[in-house]
Amino acid sequence: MNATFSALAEPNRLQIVELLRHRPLPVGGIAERLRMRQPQVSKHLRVLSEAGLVQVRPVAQQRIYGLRAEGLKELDDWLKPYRTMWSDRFLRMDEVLRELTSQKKASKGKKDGHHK
Amino acid sequence: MNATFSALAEPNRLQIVELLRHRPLPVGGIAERLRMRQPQVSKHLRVLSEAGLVQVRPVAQQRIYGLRAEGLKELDDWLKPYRTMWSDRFLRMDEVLRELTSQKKASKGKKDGHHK
DNA sequence: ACATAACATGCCTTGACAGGAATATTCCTG
DNA sequence: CAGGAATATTCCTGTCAAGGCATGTTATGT
Repeated sequence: MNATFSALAEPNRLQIVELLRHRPLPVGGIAERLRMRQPQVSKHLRVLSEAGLVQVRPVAQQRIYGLRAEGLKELDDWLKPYRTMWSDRFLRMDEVLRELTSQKKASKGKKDGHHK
Repeated sequence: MNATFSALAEPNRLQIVELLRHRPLPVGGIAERLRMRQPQVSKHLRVLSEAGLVQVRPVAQQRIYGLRAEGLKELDDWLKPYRTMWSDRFLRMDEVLRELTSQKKASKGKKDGHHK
């Protein structure tokens, strides 16, 4: 999961992913449209590939890179637990505030005395 | 958007987010549970905050950090366009294969001649 | 087999960033 | 106001990763 975020953290890599969203492309095609040099593109694709975000398919001497559904689905799955945050009520921050009053089993046993 | 990925790319930062998913916590609480030193936690929280992933709420001399729905929703929105990939058919990689045959306006006009 | 196209790799240099330790800041309490 | 708790900030150092450039690799066509 961490590899996924690391991979997408690089601006150029993120661009590549967004570019491949439309259609798969050969390395040269990517370099051309993103104004990058071929070697760097290859390197980035390597990282994206190891993160499971893209997949290759050799055609003659070119390699067609395309997005890999599985990889992006993982990201989507990771987000699931959080999704309730904006669909659900909210983060009940207050509930915790009182737990804080005691913080570290009551400093000196003064103020209010609560249990648990 | 890039800031979001960069922020989550750091292992400890990702852990912090996952920890705050359960409940908001003060800096010390985070440091304690993740076995990290307070200064580093503060730094990470700073990054997460600038990425809009967490929000603070001062309580006495402690700062309660909690997730920020807006931030995570952005990530969710970013994913939307890709979501069709695994729910929809697939990435029609083949469709492109033939576009490749011509690649660069037909090298020498040989092989098969297709339109569009 | 040779020339060439399309990529992948390796090496080097430079810049960004995370951890460590010390210090500054803020806020509460007596 | 002094003392201390909870955080934030600063400075320093080591590491890792990205770009540039040259070169290796594989596949194609003649």
